Amino acid sequence: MKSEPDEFSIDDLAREKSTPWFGVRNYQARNFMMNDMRIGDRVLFYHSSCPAPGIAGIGEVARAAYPDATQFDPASPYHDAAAAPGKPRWFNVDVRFVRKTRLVGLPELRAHPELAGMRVLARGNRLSITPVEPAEWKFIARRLLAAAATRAAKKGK
DNA sequence: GCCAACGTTGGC
DNA sequence: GCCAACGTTGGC
Repeated sequence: MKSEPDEFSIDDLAREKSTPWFGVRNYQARNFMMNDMRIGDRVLFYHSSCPAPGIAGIGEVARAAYPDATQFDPASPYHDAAAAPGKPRWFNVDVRFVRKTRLVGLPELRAHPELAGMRVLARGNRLSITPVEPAEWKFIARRLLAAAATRAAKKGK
């Protein structure tokens, strides 16, 4: 799940513990939340549109998709005049903070052939929410994150 | 700030 | 239903 750190960073999530992932106004991204994300599913928190884009932490789905409240709020930049409380168009899940990770930058992600198929890395991808395949998740967790954590722990001793 | 890529809108 | 115009995303 992408977020612009100027708007909402992994540190913001750490502070708030849990947040509704409001503001998604793309049907594909919405459908991922509605159809494919379940309570307890883990999420890669990705910083986008910033000097160092990449994975910055891990979150977890804390609540399944429900209508995004901002679509009904005329004062919100995410207001949608075509939506009404009885006829919501947009939905969001709640995401809970799990942990911060080291920044796994975009160039690093692109350097691994194992991750070449990642949807978020696809040419021209603009979706703010994309699925992560089990093998991709395992590679990132075990090879990119766990290794760094082990090194850091050794260094700290 | 530029630009490629893509989704949405709206005229026809 | 087509498609041009437009707006947005997001890396660089």
